Amino acid sequence: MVVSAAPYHPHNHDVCAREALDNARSICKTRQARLTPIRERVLELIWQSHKPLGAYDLLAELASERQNAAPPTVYRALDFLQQNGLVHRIASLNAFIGCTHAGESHHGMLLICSQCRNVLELASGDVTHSIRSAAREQGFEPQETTLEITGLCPACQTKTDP
Amino acid sequence: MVVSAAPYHPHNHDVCAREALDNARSICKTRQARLTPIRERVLELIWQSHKPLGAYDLLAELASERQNAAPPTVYRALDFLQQNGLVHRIASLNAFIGCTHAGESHHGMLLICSQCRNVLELASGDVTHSIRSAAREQGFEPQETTLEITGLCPACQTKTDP
DNA sequence: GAATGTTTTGCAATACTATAACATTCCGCA
DNA sequence: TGCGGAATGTTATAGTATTGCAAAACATTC
Ligand SMILES: [Zn+2]
Ligand SMILES: [Zn+2]
Ligand SMILES: [Zn+2]
Ligand SMILES: [Zn+2]
Repeated sequence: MVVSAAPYHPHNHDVCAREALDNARSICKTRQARLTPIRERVLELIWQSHKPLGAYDLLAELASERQNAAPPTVYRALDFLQQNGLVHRIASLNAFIGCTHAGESHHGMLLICSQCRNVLELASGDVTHSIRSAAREQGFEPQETTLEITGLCPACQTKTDP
Repeated sequence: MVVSAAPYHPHNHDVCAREALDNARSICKTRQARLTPIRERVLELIWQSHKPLGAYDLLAELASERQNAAPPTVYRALDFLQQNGLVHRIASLNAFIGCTHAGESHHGMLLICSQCRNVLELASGDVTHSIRSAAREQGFEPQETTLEITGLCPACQTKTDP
C-alpha cells in the first residue's frame, strides 16, 4: 500500500489528525509563531477528515463552541495557518484542507475526488520540474502554483464501474 | 520571438481580438451554438486585453451599454463561453480570460503576472503528461485540471530588477 | 511589578462573487 | 400562424471574503 494514498482507504484517521496537530505545534514553536487556541481549534476542525471544508462550515462549528466567532475569526485563523504552511486553500472549491507536507518545502498537487470529496496531496518532483521548465521557457518566473485535479479516486472508480 | 508569448510584448492587439472573435463565430457555427449579441459582446469585452476580468467588471461595462444587464446576464454568457471552450475561468482570481487555444482540445496552463496581470495560456504536452501519470500512479482518474501559475513575466522581471 | 508596544481577538458593517426562481421574449420550425 | 425550446429580463438571495476600529491579551523593558 502506498502510504500517501491513505485518504482513499480505510485508516485510523485519529492518527492523521494527532500527527498533524503535533507537527503543527512543533513547526510553530520553531518559527516562533503563536498557535493560539482559536488557530489550533480551526486546524483541528480541518483535520476532522480528508475532505475540504469551507470557511463558513468551520465558522458554524466554531460558533457552536464559542460565543464570539465571526467571519474574521475563522479567516484570520486560516490566514495564519496558510502563512505557516499548515493548510491549503483549494481555489476551485473555495475550501480548505490540511497540508500533509507541512514543514517540507513543496508544491502541493491536490487530487480531489468529485464523488467522495476526499483530497490527496502529492508532491511530485516530476510535475514540479516540468511546470517550472515550461514557465521558464517563456521567460516567466513562477512564484505560486495552483494545481488542482478533480477526478475519481480509486475507491469511487470501482463503485461506479458496472 | 516566441509567438505565444505575445501578451508580454508590445503587439497589435486588435489582431488578437479580431481573430478570437472570428474563431469563436466559426466554432459556434460548427457546433450549432448560438453566439448571440450578448455573448459575443461579453467575449469581445474579455478580449479587450490579456488581463483577466471579473464578472462584475464585465457587468459594469455591459450595463453602460444596455439597460437590462444584471448578474445573471453576464454569468449566463460566461457559462456559454466556457462550455464552448472560448473562455477560461481563473479560479485563483475569480476572473475570466479569453482562451487562446479555442477549438483545440487542451489543458490550459495559465501564467499570470502578479505585476502587470497579463496572462499567457500554454498547452504543454510535457506538463499534461507528467500530471496525468502522477495522478494515475495513485490510481486516480483525472477529469478536470486547474493549473495556474502566478509569477513575474519577462517584461516585469526586468522592470523590477535593480 | 508597572509601563509600553505589539499581536490577537471582538464586533459591526460591507464588499465581492455567484445562483435560484419565475416571468417574458425571441427564434426556428412545423 | 402557432408551437416548443432557448435565451433574456427581473427580483431576490445565497455564499465567500474583507475593512476598520475598539478592546483585550501578551511579551518586553524598565
Ligand atoms: Zn486520515
Ligand atoms: Zn472518492
Ligand atoms: Zn493581444
Ligand atoms: Zn507582467
